[in-house]
Amino acid sequence: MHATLRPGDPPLSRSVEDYLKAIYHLSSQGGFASTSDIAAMLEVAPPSVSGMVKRLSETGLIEHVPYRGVQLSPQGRRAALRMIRRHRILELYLTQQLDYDWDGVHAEAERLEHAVSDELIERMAGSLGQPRYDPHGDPIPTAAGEIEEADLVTIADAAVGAKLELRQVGTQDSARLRYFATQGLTPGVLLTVADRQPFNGPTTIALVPSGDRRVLGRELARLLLCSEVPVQEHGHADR
Amino acid sequence: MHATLRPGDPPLSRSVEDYLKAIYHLSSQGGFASTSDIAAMLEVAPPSVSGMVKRLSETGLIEHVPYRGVQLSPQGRRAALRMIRRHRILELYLTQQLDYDWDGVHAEAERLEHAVSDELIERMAGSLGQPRYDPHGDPIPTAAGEIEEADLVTIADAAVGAKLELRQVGTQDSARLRYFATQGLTPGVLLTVADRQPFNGPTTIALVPSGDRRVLGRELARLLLCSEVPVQEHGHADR
DNA sequence: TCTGCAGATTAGGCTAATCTAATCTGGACG
DNA sequence: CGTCCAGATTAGATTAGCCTAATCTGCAGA
Ligand SMILES: [Mn+2]
Ligand SMILES: [Mn+2]
Ligand SMILES: [Mn+2]
Ligand SMILES: [Mn+2]
Repeated sequence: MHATLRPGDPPLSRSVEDYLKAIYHLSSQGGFASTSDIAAMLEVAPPSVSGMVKRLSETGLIEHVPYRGVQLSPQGRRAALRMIRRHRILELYLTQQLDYDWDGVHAEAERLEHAVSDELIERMAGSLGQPRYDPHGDPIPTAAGEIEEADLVTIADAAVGAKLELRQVGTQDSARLRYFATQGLTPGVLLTVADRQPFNGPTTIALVPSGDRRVLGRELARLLLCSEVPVQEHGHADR
Repeated sequence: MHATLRPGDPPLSRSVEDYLKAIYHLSSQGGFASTSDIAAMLEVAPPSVSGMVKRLSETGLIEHVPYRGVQLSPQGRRAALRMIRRHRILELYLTQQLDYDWDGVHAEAERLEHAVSDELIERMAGSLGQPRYDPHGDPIPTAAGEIEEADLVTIADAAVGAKLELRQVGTQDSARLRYFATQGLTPGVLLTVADRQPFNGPTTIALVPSGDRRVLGRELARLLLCSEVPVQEHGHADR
């Protein structure tokens, strides 16, 4: 009964859908997404963004403050979350049911997300058991448009000595994803922060329970998003 | 090593892919596909077809004889068969793995066929066991671009007394497909032609082995494509 | 052979989405 | 307080696809 996208509305184009997703990602932390950031994310020229921004604000999907940036309207946010749900369910389906590696699914989902029906997405979600996270640990929005907001720390920021659970891998870059996989750094892994060198130096972590160590430069450490695990013997994590 | 589509070529647009498929289907029997038949099949206006025909013949995908029609070039035929392979594998995958009914898969495949990668299609084909027929009995072209050409008779044309195997259902119309399903008329079924009334009257068939009878008007009888089964006791059909 | 017309094409126009080149502007900084 | 410039926007062009209205043409029938 909530006022989602009316079925009568003309469907959004592939471009529009990708713009809305980009704006969602860029404005999820701070307030506004800038023209040049959108342009960089979508690999188009800045004037193309200005043109699209005009159309999107005319149709009420975004708010535009000239020379400052854009934000999603409630309607635009719903549309963006719908695309993100599709994208993440597709990624998970490809890895779980069709034996894709986690570094290959993004490109495929990027195209399919625009072509699948809601029906197909819900069937996939059903056959996956209504999953909550995609292969990279990103939360899957519900069909109703809710998304989990976890506050996570990167391994680059976590305190030395902290015990962490790796939750999300914040990149779609194939080479980096493959490297993380070889290092056993995938969502769900437990670890402790053993050391950090000064002046933006590398962080050393120890995997739990194996105790294996990994040394991560700042670039990679910033991509690994973790939740803190209370350090208590024989305790149960509450998730 | 066969001279298929070079990877360097710019990818074909969704429209172009649908035009090539339409031309393939329309010219598969006779020689030329007419402008108005293409327009009807794609639900566009005839001048839109004339415009596309010009572009397609400039890029060498079709041959155009003005005021007569178009035919696929070898390159266009390869592209069309590639799309048909995608379409039919998608249809089968949706029915087999995601519990779609055979009357719902066409619309979904019509969009997805343009968005999937070759990689994904081959993974689906692999998980289906390299299938040869789609849910409607239509042959699936090979990845190399070969397609089975069976010569089939419609139930409207078959001789009274003939023993037949139902092979293909020549429609994508949901209502008709659902009706056929309720009547047990799906590919693989054996039947004999029991009677045909004159003046384009209905054909009565008997299902084998149940003996159940069905009476089919000419419109529906023409949609059911069959191969003849040699009438011999205890014999094995050679397929 | 001539005529008419169904079907094909051309003419002209529109929208979405992109680009490059030119211009504008908000805010940082001297 | 004024300048400057990175970043944003406007101006103008292009391409693919689609449309309607006007025109053309092959061929069937008189
Ligand atoms: Mn996309
Ligand atoms: Mn992901
Ligand atoms: Mn299609
Ligand atoms: Mn089919």
